[in-house]
Amino acid sequence: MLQYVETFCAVVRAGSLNLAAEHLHLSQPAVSKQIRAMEAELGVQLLVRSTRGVELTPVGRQVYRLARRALAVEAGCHRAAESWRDPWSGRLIVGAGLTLTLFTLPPVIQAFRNRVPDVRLELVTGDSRESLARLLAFEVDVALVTSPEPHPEVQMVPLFIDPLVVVGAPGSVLPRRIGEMGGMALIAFRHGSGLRQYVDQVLESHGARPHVAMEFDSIEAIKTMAGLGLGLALLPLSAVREDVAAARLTMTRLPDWPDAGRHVTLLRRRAGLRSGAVSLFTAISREVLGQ
Amino acid sequence: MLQYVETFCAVVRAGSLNLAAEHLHLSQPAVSKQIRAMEAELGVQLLVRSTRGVELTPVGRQVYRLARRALAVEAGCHRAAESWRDPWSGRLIVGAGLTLTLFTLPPVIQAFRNRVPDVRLELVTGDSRESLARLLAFEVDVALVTSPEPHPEVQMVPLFIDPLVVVGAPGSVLPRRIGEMGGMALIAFRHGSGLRQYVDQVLESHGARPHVAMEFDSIEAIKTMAGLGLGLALLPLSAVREDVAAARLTMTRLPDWPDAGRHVTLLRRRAGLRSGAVSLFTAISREVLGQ
DNA sequence: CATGGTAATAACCAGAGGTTTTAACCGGGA
DNA sequence: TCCCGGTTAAAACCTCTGGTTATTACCATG
Repeated sequence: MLQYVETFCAVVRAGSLNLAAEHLHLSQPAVSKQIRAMEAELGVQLLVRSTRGVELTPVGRQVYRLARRALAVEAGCHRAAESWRDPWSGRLIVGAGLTLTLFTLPPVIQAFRNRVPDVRLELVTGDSRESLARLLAFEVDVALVTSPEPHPEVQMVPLFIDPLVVVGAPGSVLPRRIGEMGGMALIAFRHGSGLRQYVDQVLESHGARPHVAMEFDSIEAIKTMAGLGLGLALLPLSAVREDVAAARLTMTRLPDWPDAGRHVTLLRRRAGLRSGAVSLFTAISREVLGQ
Repeated sequence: MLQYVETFCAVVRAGSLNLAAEHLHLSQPAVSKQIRAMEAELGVQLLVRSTRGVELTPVGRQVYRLARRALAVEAGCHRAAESWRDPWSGRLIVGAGLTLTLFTLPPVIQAFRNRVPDVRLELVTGDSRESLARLLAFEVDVALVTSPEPHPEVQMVPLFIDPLVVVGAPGSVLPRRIGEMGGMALIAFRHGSGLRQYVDQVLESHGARPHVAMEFDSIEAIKTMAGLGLGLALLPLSAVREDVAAARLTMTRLPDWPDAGRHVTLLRRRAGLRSGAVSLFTAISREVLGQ
């Protein structure tokens, strides 16, 4: 029963039968019975009950992951049907990285909300890899990513290239070539982010080995520090355009690295698994973000 | 309701409510009511009824794909629980290509059935790409593939390298280098198969452009034709070992192409989504197929 | 135009899954 | 030590979902 699965997931999230019952607008014994019925059906114990709530058993953890998937598929099914009945209403869940969410998505969202006001738009942040996984698991309907890996079930729609630029405090000296960045203080993303990997790789291939003075997770932090003259930063143009216009930062592009940039791409499932609102979102994205 | 989903899938497969009801051991009105309830819940028409059964509407087709996924996840959940309760019983579904199924899997299956006789083993054939998709969709628990693409949710276990050899009829002249194959008649797989792509690519990179005299889908057909002297064939060693030993074919390996071979790899989901019997199967595979 | 197939409707019934009430359990503090 | 606040479990009961059978309506076809 799918209902069991839903209840089970709610219990795991809540950490107690009582709390889950409240969230589900059910009584506590109802939840208790459902969980026991599910355990009986599967023949394994899913939760260890204690006086301070419940905890997952190892099997329970496995089942929980599967259960979440099943629920995601079911929710995706509802969204698809809703969107088919009327593409101009329903829900649409968009996945995107933090940078794209902050600097690329807003105009798209605005245009979408103007043109399709009855579609509830939801956002889920996560890097490219996570977004792809969510797309395949029906947790999101469409994803905006950079550096996408092709996947047979996913269709890629290239939107535009967001060039990487070097920014610093107003009046500071900016490099004219990649080589000149050697030894300069760099304010970078924390190791592991997609953008950081890309930057590292390109700098290395040009022999430049700048000193990474600071690492942050947040673009805002990087921009603030760069604006204070504490170092240079390599950021997507979209993230610094306003600051440069307002003279809070200066920027330059590196002529010997002309193709520096993030290929912003929209991902959606292949036709048979796509909901109607996705087409609208795709069209509006292409329109707003140019080609 | 998950039950609706199951009924719906049965109806789609059967093509009629009556037949589906029979398969499900239900009465026809029960099935009818469930479908109508499902349509009401989703707010869309899933099937067009006619006097000769039912057909999917376009939305229905979408929902059907999603429904199949949900069912696969649910079945995977049952298998996982079954296997956890006792890894030495339950079900295990293996995906593999046709060639691997015929020439590599049999000893593994035999060993597995000897050592773990209470686990019901099921096979699903399909190429590497399909097997990977099935693994992720919980339609299979473990897959044997060649030329795997890495995927974050999948763990790869390399098993062995199945070398590619050139075979011909007994007594026929075999090439000693790749270059010598130019102009020779080749009996190959039909265009599109993974092995054919690999062979084409390597031959091309060596400038050899053999004449593809015949194309088949079946290894048996290729071997038969090669045994009749109608041309040479590039096949995995495992597929021709017995025929060479029985002198139905002769073979040679090409010294200027020493790494020719298919990297046979076992794929399984990451730990959290893996069932217990998979570990047993992995261990036995490594043992039987060597390292 | 009857016939054999289809799906839909009506009336009815069993049981899954909900409720409330009550009990049992356990850890922490007075 | 003994209660108190929190937990889950059990019992008794009720509601309504989802099943049944019997019947009807429809449509292609011989």
